[in-house]
Amino acid sequence: MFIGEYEHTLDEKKRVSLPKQFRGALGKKMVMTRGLDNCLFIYPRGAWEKVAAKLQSLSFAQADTRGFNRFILSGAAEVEADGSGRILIPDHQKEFAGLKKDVVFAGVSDRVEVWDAVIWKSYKTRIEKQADQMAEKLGEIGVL
Amino acid sequence: MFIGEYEHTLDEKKRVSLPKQFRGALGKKMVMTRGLDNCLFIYPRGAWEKVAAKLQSLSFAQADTRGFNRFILSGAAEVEADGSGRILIPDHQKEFAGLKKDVVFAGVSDRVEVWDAVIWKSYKTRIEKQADQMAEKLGEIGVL
DNA sequence: TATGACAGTGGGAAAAAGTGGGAAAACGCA
DNA sequence: TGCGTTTTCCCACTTTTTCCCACTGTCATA
Repeated sequence: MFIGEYEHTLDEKKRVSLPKQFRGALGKKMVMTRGLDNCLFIYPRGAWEKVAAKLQSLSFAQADTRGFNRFILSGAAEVEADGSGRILIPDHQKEFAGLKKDVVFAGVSDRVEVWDAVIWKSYKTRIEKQADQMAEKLGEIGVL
Repeated sequence: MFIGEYEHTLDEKKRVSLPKQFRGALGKKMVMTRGLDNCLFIYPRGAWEKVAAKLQSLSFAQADTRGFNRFILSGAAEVEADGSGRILIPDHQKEFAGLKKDVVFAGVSDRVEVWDAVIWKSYKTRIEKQADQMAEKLGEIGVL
């Protein structure tokens, strides 16, 4: 279970440190893929394999499935932490997520999300404004 | 399982390097054929045999099936990597996929797709615009 | 407050990958 | 057979990647 928010810097070699708190659960090899809302998802190996198995069961005969598979699979990359606990962000993912220098790692249950710090801040303020509406919804479904 | 996106250049001798991350899984000999959506598919030998078997099991009676078989099988070629991990792209495939100088290799589950870089970019932006549909699909297969 | 440990970051050097080009071999055609 | 073209193999240069080390700031402890 990943929780918490950490900020790190992406250097000119496209390296970024993983938050120390996530390293153990992520393991040495992990899979990073395109997420929604302009962020990246990092899955530990085991969790990714479950996703991959589901994708493989989809047929490639239909155009929308092909597009979907391409979006998820070609947008993914297996990454490995180096000796200092850093990973390399591939160019296409860096571009997709609009990553500049400062990067935010956010733990979201079974995955870690990677955001550009600026985008993250604006997203967060937008979400916080909707918090009261959220609260109502949560009440409706019995969470609060 | 092939994942990720890599860009390489096609030289005037029609040679192009395979991404090093794919070399192991592709092996030395592989099969390259016309794919769908204006790209080429590369299968490792073993995986190709499965695809070919599936095609053969389709009915001969229907004209559209016959056409599909011809499309896939007649466009296929066995290719072999040279000493530096490069393959040769036959003329008819180069023309079919509209390959110019910059070429994109995309890992999509059991195959590697080969795209012209320009076509790939426009295809990708088109797919990305359907992000909300993507989200629904992700929900369906239990990723989110 | 001083000290040690460690996470995070930056940078240098070695290694490897990617690319271009030349020479030899093979091929096609007259 | 002889000539010109294409293909194949090999080498070399350039760029990128990888590995390692060092510096800095923070935190905990003495």
